[in-house]
Amino acid sequence: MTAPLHEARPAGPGRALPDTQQGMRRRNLARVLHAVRAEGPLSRAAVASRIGLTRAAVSTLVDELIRSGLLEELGPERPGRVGRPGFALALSGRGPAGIGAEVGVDHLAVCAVDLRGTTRSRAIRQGANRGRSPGPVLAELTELIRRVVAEAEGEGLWPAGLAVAVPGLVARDARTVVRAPNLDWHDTDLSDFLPADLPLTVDNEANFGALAELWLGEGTPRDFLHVSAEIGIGAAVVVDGGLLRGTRGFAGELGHVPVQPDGPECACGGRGCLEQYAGEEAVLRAAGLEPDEDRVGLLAGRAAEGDEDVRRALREAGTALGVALTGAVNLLDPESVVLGGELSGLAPWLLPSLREELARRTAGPACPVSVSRLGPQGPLLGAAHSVVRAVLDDPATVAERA
Amino acid sequence: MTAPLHEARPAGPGRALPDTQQGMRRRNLARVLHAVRAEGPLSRAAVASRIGLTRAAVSTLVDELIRSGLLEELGPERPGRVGRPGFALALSGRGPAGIGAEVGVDHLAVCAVDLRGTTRSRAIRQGANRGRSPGPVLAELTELIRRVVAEAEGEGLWPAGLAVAVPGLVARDARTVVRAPNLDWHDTDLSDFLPADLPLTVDNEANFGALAELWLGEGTPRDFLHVSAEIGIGAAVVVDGGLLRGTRGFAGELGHVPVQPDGPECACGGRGCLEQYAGEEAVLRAAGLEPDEDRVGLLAGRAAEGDEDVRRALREAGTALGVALTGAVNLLDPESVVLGGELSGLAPWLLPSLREELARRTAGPACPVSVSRLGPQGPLLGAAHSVVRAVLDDPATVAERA
DNA sequence: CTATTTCGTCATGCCGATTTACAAATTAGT
DNA sequence: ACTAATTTGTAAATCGGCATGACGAAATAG
Repeated sequence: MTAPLHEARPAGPGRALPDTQQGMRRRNLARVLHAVRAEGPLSRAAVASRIGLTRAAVSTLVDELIRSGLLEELGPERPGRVGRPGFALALSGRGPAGIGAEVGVDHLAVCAVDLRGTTRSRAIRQGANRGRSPGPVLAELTELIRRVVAEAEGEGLWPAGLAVAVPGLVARDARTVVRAPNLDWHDTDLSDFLPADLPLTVDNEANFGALAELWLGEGTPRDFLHVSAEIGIGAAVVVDGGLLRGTRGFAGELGHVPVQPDGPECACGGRGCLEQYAGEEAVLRAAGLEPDEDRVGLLAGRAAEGDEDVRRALREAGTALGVALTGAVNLLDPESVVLGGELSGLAPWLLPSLREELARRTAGPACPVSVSRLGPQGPLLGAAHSVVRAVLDDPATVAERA
Repeated sequence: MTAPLHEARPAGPGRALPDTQQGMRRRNLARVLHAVRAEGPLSRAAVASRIGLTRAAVSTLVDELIRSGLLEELGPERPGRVGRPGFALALSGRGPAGIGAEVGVDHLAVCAVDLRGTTRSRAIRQGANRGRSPGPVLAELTELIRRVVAEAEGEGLWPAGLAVAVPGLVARDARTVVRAPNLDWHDTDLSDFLPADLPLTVDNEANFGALAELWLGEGTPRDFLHVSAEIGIGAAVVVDGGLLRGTRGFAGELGHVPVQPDGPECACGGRGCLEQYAGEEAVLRAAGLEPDEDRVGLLAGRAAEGDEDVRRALREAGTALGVALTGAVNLLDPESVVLGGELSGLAPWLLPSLREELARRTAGPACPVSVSRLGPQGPLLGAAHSVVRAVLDDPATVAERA
């Protein structure tokens, strides 16, 4: 009763499932896996002390996980310590694999990640998808998926699920793309176009990018704001190690936060939205450039060359981002803000003015802003890893198939 | 694997506690209590079917809860249905009580709420606290608390905890008031001044107001934004039925969201913060009024009389609120926005322009904005109920004392 | 007045973790 | 080299908690 009484999730009516022994078993299986994942190869005894169960209990859990093909016994440890050495346990490199896919504006990408987090297979196809209808694009994607799955199966893995990152808003059913302006897709149920034999999850590219940052980034906190951008500006809000999705799944629409209430009109009906100042099109226009295919690359190249118009445009975009982020930071009190996705390539020219604006508007120490180490790979990795995490979070569901 | 893979809280490394049978028992005790709370008097069989356990299991759980004084058997049901009638179970009216307290700018209030949610005792003391140091103010509050506790004990209740609502920022330790501008308190650990025999929780008045709305409001969703205001403008973000607190506990600082990036300077260092347009002082100034004690009452009175200056000032404040809320709604995608606390008294004059601004800036249907039925009582009720909820969420912790 | 239905409880069994005990494998000390 | 100490993994017995199935009790339906 000393801790705050109410955290983000009450124990009460939220969890409607009955609490039975099977549930306990399932949760403990997950805890064993997470302990092994988080702290490298571990003996049964080490796992037991980590998660607070007895060695005997862990033994039976480990047996089950080994039978399911989720854990592997590496061999005897060679310790400097006294006592009988244990057998090192590690996540299996031949068990289930997470298949991640990305529909970008000018590329398609697929990869397979094993339980250990290692990328075991990948495929990329360049080519503009802007304005193409979902059918052909997803047929190509399916082709890539089949290739990656086949390669993964060749290495002894089996696909546990497919997660697809798209540059647009996705409904909470995790299937339907409600609006993807860059692709010109609307209300499209992707499950109609993708392999039906794999459990499917579709999500926003920014959300997957944030998850990648959370899971793969070094020292990433459990509460942060992940800002990403293609044409629009997407953000993902991570609260206590999980995504905040919003009622309709549209949370994180940073692009339409008002930055200048009397500014230019926006397609959303508002005025002076962030997108009008820091969106890709706006920045290109402000820099006096024509949109071409690789917009971000173009901007980064010119900025690196010292093009003052481009640099000024990016500075101003950074300032606008700073204003919008001030609002977001005030509202959410995150531990940090991370710039990810395509945006990370422009960070050197955006960051100074962004940080300055944020600091100016903050009493006390400003919220730290950093750049994702993952860069444009974040969404794809996040997608693949989300499948892997789902397995780790509830091994019982996949154990049956193995 | 059909549902979205990752919700706000992963099952994985988040919960560090071992999952043992005792934990299962505790959670099931809570589920019984919540079922009875949510659906009125219920027989053991009805509870069993609600929560998915067997009648036998529920029987033993109920026995334990009755022995602990948390549940009561009301007597035999008189049903129209065939079959032996059950014994109606209800939350005890003579068990633990939640003590809620509120430190307002010009009043102190305390109340006791039983498990059923009924307020069983209350005490209020009017008097300006602005600028008074914490010692004397909290001594007075302690006096009120003692009185309320004594009265509750006279009715067979015993205090399970104390929750105090303050108009300011509270650290995540739920004890320390970091900054309360209206009181001029800074970095004050309230546990130094309050009865040590009661488990203490301190939180922002807006947060408790939001919880009251969540628990006591009719049809309140599990995801909403609760806007409250005294001098500053506080908001509380409710996500999936729980508060979003932020890393430092400062989430919801709507007052310093930039509304006009080039607007007047603010004490926070920024420019054009919402507080400059919709804060109490700003509105009074815009209306051409002098600050006096009952500021909100003054504004409401003048507006009701038809004072055009006041009405205009409130309209403009509503517009500014609309701009700030557009940002918040874009970021969080809540199901609704609720105006609560002192702000609810001014709602008739704020709402039209607020709604208009929000709708103008939103593509598609705008986020609905409503006014809290609880009004200024929200924070106090929320505080008291938070203690009650803590008991309902984990009856095992208090059962020992009973 | 009997058949039927539902409630609450008891005896029994199952499942899962704990406890206790023990053999195996290592290091430390003589 | 040999023993003592320590640690690991597993097996057997125990315990806690829920499920199952059966039963008496108390109501309604006919």
